[in-house]
Amino acid sequence: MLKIYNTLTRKKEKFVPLHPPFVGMYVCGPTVYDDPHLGHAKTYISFDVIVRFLRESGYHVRYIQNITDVGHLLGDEQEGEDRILKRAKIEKLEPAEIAYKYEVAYFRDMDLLNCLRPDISCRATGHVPEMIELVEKLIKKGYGYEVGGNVYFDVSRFKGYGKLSGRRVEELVKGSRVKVAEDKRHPADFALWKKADPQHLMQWPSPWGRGFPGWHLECSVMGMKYLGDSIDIHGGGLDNQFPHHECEIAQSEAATGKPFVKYWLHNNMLTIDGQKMSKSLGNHVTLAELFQKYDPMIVRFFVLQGHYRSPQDFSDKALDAARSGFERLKNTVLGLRRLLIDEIEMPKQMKEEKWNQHQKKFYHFMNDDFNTSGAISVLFDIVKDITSTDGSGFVVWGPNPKEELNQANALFKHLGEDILGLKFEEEANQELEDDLIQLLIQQRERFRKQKEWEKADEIRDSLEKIGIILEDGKEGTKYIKK
RNA sequence: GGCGGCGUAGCCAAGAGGCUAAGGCAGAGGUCUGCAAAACCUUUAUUCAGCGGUUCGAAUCCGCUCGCCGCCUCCA
Repeated sequence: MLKIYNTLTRKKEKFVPLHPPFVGMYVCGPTVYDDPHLGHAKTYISFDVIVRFLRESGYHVRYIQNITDVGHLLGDEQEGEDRILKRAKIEKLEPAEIAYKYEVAYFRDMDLLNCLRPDISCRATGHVPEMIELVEKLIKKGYGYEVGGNVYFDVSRFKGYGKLSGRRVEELVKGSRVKVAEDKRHPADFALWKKADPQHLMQWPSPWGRGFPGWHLECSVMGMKYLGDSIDIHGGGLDNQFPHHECEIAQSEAATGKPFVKYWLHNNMLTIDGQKMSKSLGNHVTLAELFQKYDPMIVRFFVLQGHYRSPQDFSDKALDAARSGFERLKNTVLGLRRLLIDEIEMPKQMKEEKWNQHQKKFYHFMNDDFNTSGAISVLFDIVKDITSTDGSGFVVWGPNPKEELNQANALFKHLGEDILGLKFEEEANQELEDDLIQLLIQQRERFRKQKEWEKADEIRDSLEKIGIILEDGKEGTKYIKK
């Protein structure tokens, strides 16, 4: 039985979808105005594993992610500037070019991290008519009011405002550090529609004149359009809990009178030296940068070693540790697969109770609010089972070693690859490369037999320089790729 | 100022009332080896920031103290 921590109730709850076996899941996507960074990796890897696990558990998941290509302001809301517009000016491109450029970069990096594409990736600019409809509906119902081309949501009319983030409207006002737009009725009211200056690069006609949609509108509109008025799961970064998600709830529930989201999931932030990574602090690491040094699977493994609701601290040391750990895991799986000629097939029934236990334990961890850290420990339990020796260098097997290897392989495939989304594959062109390396190994073997160590070592050192590490063992020489 | 969270070995990180406090990395010793690397074996927290309290029993619940962080402005 799957349990999920729901931010709305601050409790772990049994997961019961609105319309089983279907699950609607909406995750706040990126604002596409800059290169994707490590923080994106943590968030979208976490939700990717959640989607994968729900699917492996038998649910039919529709996974929606938005692309924010308009509407988020920078700084003070009156003089503030849209981030995409700002970037467009810097790069001297159309806003749409900026958005598309960074959307491409986003999916490029997410693909490398082996995050499944959402079933629908929807752009805010493609849903402006629906947003206007929602604003009109809110005005009609008395939740929205127009002042000179701006439309605001009247927070005082919606009594549930603050239920997600635990805030109260009175306190919001007191603690506010931001200058408040003067035309609002209440300082906590938020914009549904903003009037645009004539020279504003992104604007649309509306019943209130030319303008652009408010910050939070897109997620309400697209979530409800593709998943219905009530959504099973809505996820996003913790930094979106307030005000973004709070406002989404207010808008949506005011409009429909129905609960907007059943389970709110928030993943915690990635920190660098204990501080949140953010562009304004200048400590952000882009994924493209990081991938030069670390394979994307190492980054994925690193993220999965933590829990999605815990903050995770990044450092080279931590990533190096993740690399060593992941490589041991990967090399074990690859070594195992070299031994097996058979196609990987999930055995219908686990013959050995031992292998069955691993799977149970893995599911137990994952069912407990997606404890990927625990789940990974099970992968290492399996590694131990197939590599442990009795002390004299021999692996301890049951009566049918081949069957056991098959079982282990099936588990690595199902648990490691299908659910956690780790890839243990070697790159293409493997065969030719393998043949060539084998040739060199044979060559070196001859030198070794003749005890011409210098020549033998020369081959080994040269190979090491191009990332091929040789290891001499009882059954001949093996190699691994760094 | 308001709201929320965190503090577990050298590092990363699970665990949320009761079997010996997961797992990874690093370290130490050993096996193997021409040397090396890898792999394997053994080992590494009488204790969970500190102090009190509740309880038969607390990393886990409550209170206080200290330290750190997030949100309250766009952010994953």
